[in-house]
Amino acid sequence: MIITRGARMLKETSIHKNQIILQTAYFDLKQTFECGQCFRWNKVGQGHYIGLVKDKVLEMYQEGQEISFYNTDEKDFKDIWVDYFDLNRNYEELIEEISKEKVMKAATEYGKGIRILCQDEWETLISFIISANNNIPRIKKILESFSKLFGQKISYKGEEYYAFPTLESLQGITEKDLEEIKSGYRAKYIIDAVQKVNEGQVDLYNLKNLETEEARKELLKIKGIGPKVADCILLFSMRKYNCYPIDVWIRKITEKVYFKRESTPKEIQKFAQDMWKDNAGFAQQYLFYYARNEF
DNA sequence: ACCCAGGTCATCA
DNA sequence: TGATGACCTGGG
Repeated sequence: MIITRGARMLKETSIHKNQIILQTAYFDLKQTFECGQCFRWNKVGQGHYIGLVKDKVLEMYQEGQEISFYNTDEKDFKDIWVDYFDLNRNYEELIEEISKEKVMKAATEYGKGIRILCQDEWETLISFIISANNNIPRIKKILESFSKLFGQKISYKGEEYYAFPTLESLQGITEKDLEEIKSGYRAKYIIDAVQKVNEGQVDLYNLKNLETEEARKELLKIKGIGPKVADCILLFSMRKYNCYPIDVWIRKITEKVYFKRESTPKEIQKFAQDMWKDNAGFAQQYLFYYARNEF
């Protein structure tokens, strides 16, 4: 059965009673889940992950080029997972296109199994507000307790999981309500985001239809969202692949490799646009993963 | 005790 | 516009 258009990407997809198997190159669970774009996937074993997406618990297992989906069905695969995992994109072609020189060649070779997920806008917005000046274990911890506090409970294999809190469920919350998640000074940013999105000052779910610059300007209205966080939201939840989020790592490696001198975020952004055009976001992810693990 | 973590905000020139 | 500190919290 052919579920997706990317025939070269998805060599074969087979449906079983409670397992969907995907035969594919250019998809590595470890690389995809541990490259810093998402925070609610947890490793439970070698090549084995459990994650929360929307109101679902998805369990995945990879052995070589074979990836199995558990606790889901064909309908959700077509309606949700193809989109979420960007399965219709030909990553072989993409990598070929952006690997214009030695370093990007090395980076794409190193992280060729990375896929940029298409995550929920609201969850991504809050996640990256929390990510600012923070470390990954603590970001995950905060998001976990935030979900436990306000999210819907889901049971799976005798364990309890919590979906990410919906906007509606957060209406009217105060800084005090957030004390127990220990998000520190970011609590007031979360409150501001809840208010501005709920009141429609920021039309979050329409931003993907705007030009990148327009959408970024809207996101910057929310306290706690600066250029870097805005670009992460645009890239990881709205398919704005021309974004090149600039954090300390990307700044360092871009300067070292391409500038060979100090530079400014503005210069780096222009460079990335000229170099990789609408694929700048992919280039950023490969570089980031490469830089963090190899430098 | 001190430093750092995928930045952002407030303040001041 | 552009530069400079402060900043919750928890782990090393």
